[in-house]
Amino acid sequence: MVELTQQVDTARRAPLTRDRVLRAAVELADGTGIDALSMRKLAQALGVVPMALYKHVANKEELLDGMLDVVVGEIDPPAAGDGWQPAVRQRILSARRALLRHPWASRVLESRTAPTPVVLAYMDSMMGMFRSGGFSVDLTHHVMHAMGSRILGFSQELFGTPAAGSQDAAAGVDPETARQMAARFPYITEITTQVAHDDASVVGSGCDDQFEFEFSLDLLLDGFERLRREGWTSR
Amino acid sequence: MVELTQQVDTARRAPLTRDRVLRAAVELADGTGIDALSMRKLAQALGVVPMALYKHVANKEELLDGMLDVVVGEIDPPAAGDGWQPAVRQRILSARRALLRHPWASRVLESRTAPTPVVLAYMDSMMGMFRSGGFSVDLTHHVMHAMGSRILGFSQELFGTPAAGSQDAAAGVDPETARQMAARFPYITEITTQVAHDDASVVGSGCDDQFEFEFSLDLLLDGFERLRREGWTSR
DNA sequence: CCGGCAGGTGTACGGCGTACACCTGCTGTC
DNA sequence: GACAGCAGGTGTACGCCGTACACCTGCCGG
Repeated sequence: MVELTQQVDTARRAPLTRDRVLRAAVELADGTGIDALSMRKLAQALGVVPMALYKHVANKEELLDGMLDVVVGEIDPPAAGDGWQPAVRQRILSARRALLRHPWASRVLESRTAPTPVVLAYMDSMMGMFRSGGFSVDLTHHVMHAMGSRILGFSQELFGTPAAGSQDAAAGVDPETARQMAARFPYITEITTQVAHDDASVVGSGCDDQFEFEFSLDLLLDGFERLRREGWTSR
Repeated sequence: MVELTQQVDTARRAPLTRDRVLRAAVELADGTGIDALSMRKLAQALGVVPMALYKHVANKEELLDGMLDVVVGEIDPPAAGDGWQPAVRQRILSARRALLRHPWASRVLESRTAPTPVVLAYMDSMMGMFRSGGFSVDLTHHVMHAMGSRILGFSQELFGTPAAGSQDAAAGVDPETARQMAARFPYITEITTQVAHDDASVVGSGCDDQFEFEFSLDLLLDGFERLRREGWTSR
């Protein structure tokens, strides 16, 4: 009875919880981009006055931290069996999938100054994969540094997507500009023309991001394995 | 005479130029951090009303782009002689020095969506170093992707400096918290304690950033060289 | 029954980027 | 020399932001 009353009273709107706030924030950021995510807009989406949010998150920073925790929570746990290398590879690609589902997450991640416990736990389990794969404490340490943001599935390339609305690199520029470009940046031109030729089928920017990611991931992992076999140490 | 008059009239304040604006912005960001850099504060530092800036930069985005150009302009040109590997290494470490002089630059760089011509020129000359070092167009392309932000001298590690004012990782936490940490994050604990033991001399966070950077840089460069010798191709 | 408190509200403040109208003093033209 | 034009600095104002603080309300344990 009491429960019923409560349900009816608050039925005009489901009660706010930290979890509901975070999920709504993730959804909003997914849909409209992280720049459009303000406390006010989020509150509006939840049918609530802005200040109500502050009963569930201390401030916007903590909101962002919580959103990242949601994303990191979507990453698969380590796979059993296999060697360390396929297991690490697989998990990082899972992280990448999560990050691709929430394109704002990498930028937010970069802006954070301290990791949350959830992120720490992820890093810790990642280190565990190396350790139990036969890596020394020393090597594991440096290997984690070398992975950098790749450990979380994004590659921190400079200037990722050229922002919606801009022209196709190849198609959009007039011939004169193209000629000037070619003169000033011969090597860039060389590469872009070859790439454009190679994948006439693909519509996008011309670079296969997934390929690039796996290319450098494997380059690193192979390098790690080599060092491990050699018993590398920083002395 | 005319010149003299001009000097006197405007002597109350040196005339604003795009260059003066950019340099002042860099200086301000160096001194007070990028977050404290607003159009209003910058104008104040220049003894000018905020809107005056807009006669020299279109908007804040363009201001930031210009500031980055200043930083990238500080990077040494490619060294002649040597093989490709020492030359690339040397140049990237020069970029790193520039970025370290302006700690805000990497964060701003990450936030940019399109490169400026100055940055493009830098990238282009970097590609040139690989090409003339015997790399195929194909391999150069992927190698540039693999370098990611390292090409500009920063490593995009997650959670860099733990923000001024926070405690030393080792010294600041009470024993109880430390015990809980150790239980929840065994591998992190394992590494941090070993690091803390190794460099009892160093006061900082415990990680030698320069070492980590060069470690992964060389790992990548060695990998590149191996692929080049093997005549690697993406097919 | 009632005191407290968790959770939602309303108002307000200071800061931000920047649009727009304005003013002012130098410059090139006749 | 007169004057039009214009580059560059000013002032005001708008709409957004995060969030401090006081308030209200309705449920819950004693």
